[in-house]
Amino acid sequence: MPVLLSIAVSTPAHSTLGSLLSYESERVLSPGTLVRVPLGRREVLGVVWGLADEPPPGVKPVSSVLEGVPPLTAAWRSGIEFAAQYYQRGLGEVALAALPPQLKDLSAEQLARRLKRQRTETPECNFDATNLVATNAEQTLAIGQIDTHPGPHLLFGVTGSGKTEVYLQAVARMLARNPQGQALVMVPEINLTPQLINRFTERFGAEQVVSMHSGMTPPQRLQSWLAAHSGAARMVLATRLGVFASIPHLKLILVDEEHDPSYKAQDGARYSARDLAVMRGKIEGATVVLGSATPSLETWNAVLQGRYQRIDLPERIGAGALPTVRRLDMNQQPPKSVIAPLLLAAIAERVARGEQSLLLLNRRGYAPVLACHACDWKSDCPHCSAYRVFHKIDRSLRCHHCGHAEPVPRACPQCGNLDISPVGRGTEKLEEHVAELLAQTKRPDGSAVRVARIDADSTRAAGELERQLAMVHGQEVDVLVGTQMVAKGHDFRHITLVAAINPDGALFSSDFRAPERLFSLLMQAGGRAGRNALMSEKSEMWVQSFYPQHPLFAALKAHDYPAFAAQQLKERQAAGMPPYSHQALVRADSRNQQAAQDYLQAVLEAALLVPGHEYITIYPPVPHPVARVANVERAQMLLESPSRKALQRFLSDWRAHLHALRDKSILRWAIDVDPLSI
DNA sequence: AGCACGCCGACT
DNA sequence: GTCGGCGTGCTC
Repeated sequence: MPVLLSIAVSTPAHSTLGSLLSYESERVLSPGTLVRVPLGRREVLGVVWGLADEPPPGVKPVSSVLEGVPPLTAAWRSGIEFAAQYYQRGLGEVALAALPPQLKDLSAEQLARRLKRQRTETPECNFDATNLVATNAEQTLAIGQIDTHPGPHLLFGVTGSGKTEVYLQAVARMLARNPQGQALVMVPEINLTPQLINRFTERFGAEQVVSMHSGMTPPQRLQSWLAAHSGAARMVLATRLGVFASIPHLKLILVDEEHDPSYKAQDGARYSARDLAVMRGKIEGATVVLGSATPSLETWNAVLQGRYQRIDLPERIGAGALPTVRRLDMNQQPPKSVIAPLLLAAIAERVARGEQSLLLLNRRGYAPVLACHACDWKSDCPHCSAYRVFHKIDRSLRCHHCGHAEPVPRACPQCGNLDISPVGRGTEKLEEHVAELLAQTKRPDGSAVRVARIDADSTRAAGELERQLAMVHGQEVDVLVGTQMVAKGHDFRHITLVAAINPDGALFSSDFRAPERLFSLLMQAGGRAGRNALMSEKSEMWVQSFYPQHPLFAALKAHDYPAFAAQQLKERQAAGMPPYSHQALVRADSRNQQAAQDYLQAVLEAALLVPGHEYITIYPPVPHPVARVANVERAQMLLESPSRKALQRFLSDWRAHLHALRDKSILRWAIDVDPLSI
């Protein structure tokens, strides 16, 4: 007798269709079984979720069962259910997005062939447990804490304090206790953390570790997924998309650099992989460790409230003291100095000694805008409400939002005046400027100074980042100019000076998280300096600022993250901002700004019909900070509530109104729960 | 979102 | 006379 199954399929978010559809099957299939089912005129992948009771009219049979792939576990399904509910997305969408894309388009025969090639038995974990790297007292304590306490833990330690060794030994302990156990190791961006991956493969053997990230080819992703799903892989190293990889024997989850904004997805389901990792640990009974030198304020607050256990790693290992922080008062400098004379002298001194310096400027290109002196023309992007950035290297005007690029005009396109010039400066100009200023400076061998730049533009070509990093490591470069991307992950042994050229923007930004990001960036960048113990006592971090007395810089000088966090949390509490309130953002895209705002206004009014709306503050619709990108107008509306639960309940009831009120003038809408940038 | 059906302009 | 433009409508 045929049974009726409830099956999760990826139905579009804007359709009236639910995510769980009913299909007939000749035999009962256990929940978690992967199947292929007809949907409209095509056949799609589905996950059996359970039994259905009422047969809808015109119910169709399951087309096929993916043989040889064990069902997904109940814990995995709970995690998916939680994520779909919390981030206000379809269950099927979230479930299917967590599966490797290739699973969707392989035929049964192709899959059988892949499975045959796949290793299913667990290879011996061949690391030598008796020959572990020696740890200091704090590390030993940390490893013991992780091993015996369920967590979640915050592993709080500066760059160079030996977090990685704690991770490695925590995994080793877990495996010693549970030979079938598996660990999920999350990193913000896989290409920025090659050292971590190397450490894991060196310690445990490459055959024990699989990675999951968007840079992999579809066959590689399927292979990694199958290795994790079958239990053969002991460790899964993944970016945020790996947070819901199927890992049936998951016992330990490590989230490195947990404060990193990359963990928050910015399109599709806007989930936080870090937050989901914590929830997943709870569901699966796995220990969660969040690691950071500058935790997110959400995590820090959880520690203060006793929800997370704090583990300190206060000492730098194999590296000396943290760099001395020097604040340079830009009010005291000659007018229009880009680099203060004192800082320039310090850089020149380093060049002469054969040491390296790193200059940070968070702006790509030569100048952020080109302007005409005769009329009011500026290099606007025709498709976006933003300026196009002047790139001198190929004499182009490029929009950093939509990618639109054009050669620089000879004369002002508006009045024909020839006198158009760059305003402000980016990394290209800083690189040029530094090279000019240091033209007379010689390296110890008498050769000329070498200045290089690392940013998204200089590393666009494949292998270019690695090539440039190798040049820095090989000391072929004396002064390195770059954006925040150089501050992340790379371990520069010979850098003894790091300077933030113009960090003031973040102090008074309308984005309340800007100071948090700046502090983290500067701490991380400072950690780049003096990792070589022999040079550490003379390593310095310079900060150029018109507000040198700002508490953020004072905390930075003292290397005192807790003081910075305390001050920030006080401000957040006074202003009723996260983590003291919970936010969601509704975004709407349209060809017309007014239509987008009208739609949001209509859903705002509909909110009054939703029970529990009195616990929610809804702010009026406003244009997105960059209102137009690629000719699409964007508007948004902020919701706030002191209660996460109330906000959750409200959003899931309100969602139906968002569907119903949408018309064809609205290209798309989305709810962003716990948005990172507003 | 796909992927159909459906009804009007330039091609062999 | 057809190939194909993308408007609208449905998917257990």
